[in-house]
Amino acid sequence: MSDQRNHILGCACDLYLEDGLEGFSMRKLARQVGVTAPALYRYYEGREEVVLDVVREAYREFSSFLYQALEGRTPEERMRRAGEGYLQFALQHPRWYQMVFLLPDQLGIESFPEDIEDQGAAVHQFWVDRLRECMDAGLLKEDDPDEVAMTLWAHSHGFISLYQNGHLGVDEEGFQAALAASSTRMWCGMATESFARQIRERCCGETADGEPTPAAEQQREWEQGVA
Amino acid sequence: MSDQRNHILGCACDLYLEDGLEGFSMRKLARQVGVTAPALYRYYEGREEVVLDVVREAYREFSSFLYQALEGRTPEERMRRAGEGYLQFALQHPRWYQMVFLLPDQLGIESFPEDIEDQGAAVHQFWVDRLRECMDAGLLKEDDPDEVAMTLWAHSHGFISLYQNGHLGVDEEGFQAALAASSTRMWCGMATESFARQIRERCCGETADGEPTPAAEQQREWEQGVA
DNA sequence: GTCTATAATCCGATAGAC
DNA sequence: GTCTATCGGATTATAGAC
Repeated sequence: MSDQRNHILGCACDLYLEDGLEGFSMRKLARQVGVTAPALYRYYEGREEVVLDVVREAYREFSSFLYQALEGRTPEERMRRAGEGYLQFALQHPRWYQMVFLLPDQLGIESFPEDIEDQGAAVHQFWVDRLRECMDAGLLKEDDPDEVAMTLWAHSHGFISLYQNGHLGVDEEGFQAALAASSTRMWCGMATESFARQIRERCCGETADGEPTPAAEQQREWEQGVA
Repeated sequence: MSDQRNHILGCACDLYLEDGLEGFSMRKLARQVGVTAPALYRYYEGREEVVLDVVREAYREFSSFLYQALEGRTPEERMRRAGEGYLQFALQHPRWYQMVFLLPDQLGIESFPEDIEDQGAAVHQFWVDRLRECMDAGLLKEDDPDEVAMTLWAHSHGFISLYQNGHLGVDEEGFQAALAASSTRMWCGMATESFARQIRERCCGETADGEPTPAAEQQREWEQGVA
């Protein structure tokens, strides 16, 4: 029955999320399912087919985190929620985040089945849509959405993967703060002048105790300089 | 003799650069050296010791690419050459680039020996030095060098690792162009106003055939808007 | 459908002959 | 110093009994 196959897939996801891809063996999977290894071959042709089903689950989860952003009512709101969804997916499911960045050869296969390739293309299209509509709405400077997407993606992915691999030497709170500060700088560079002003007013305002932050002071000097 | 140990290390580097870390076994290494596996244990206590020597070679190469930047005669020139060195190291030695980002547990060990930790710390210090002197020279806005280093690092590493994993869908030329454009945007956000103007003049000039680039036109409009 | 048993490969590492 | 032979373990996958 497909019921047992579903149970196996669930265990396979648990196993991957626990031990990663190197520790993912049919024997361990069988132990987790509660049967012996050969029994798995009734439902799956081999290890490769199981892994590909796990990849599909990773994409499904990834997409659900991103596409909830479409509930936002303005281009700005959709973009904000998309970025937030991306970050939350990476933080809440680090192993699945790593999985959607795997290439076929890292799974020991020649190429992905077409349906998985399609999921990747859809995510890319989603981001291009977000950027395109922000440009049309006058929030971002007119530019090639593909190139801007690359910049945003590299910045976010770099931050996240350095953090996840322990190279930043900060805790999650420090990481979120650093990423937010860095993202603001980056958005200001790509935003139209009017939207950049909004961003700065929003982010570089005053601290809780009423003192202007050093960054905000500096920003003000800079704005006075160019005005 | 240490001569044979050196020969083994050379073969070990070749093997790692060819097959990566998963394909790195003592048996394969022995085949490459031209002896049988047990002979290796005359020179190395085990696989772990060999791998750590390969890591040391990776850091040695990495450092040599970075530290040549110290030959530059101004803070700006040293920074430019450091960035160029980082990029060239990543492009010319992708596997060694990956290796200097490995964590102990990805090598199956508890922690790195002290001398390797020291090499990592030295590289970080090198970058903080570059940023500190650019701020002192009035090229970059005064800021926490550690945080700015994080931003630069994340952006570059993100670009490079996405490119190396084939996720950008561009060739090396397109990659270098996209990275340069993206870096310029980022530098403008962190530079002092006078230096940012220099950067823009340098990068958003005219194309070879005398036509202003669309980006340059846009830049000009933007500058007129804020002036 | 599931089991036991097993084939065929890989691995790191060691003992002991030469 | 290098070899042969081997131990003890992992893995994917299959054959055949129940």
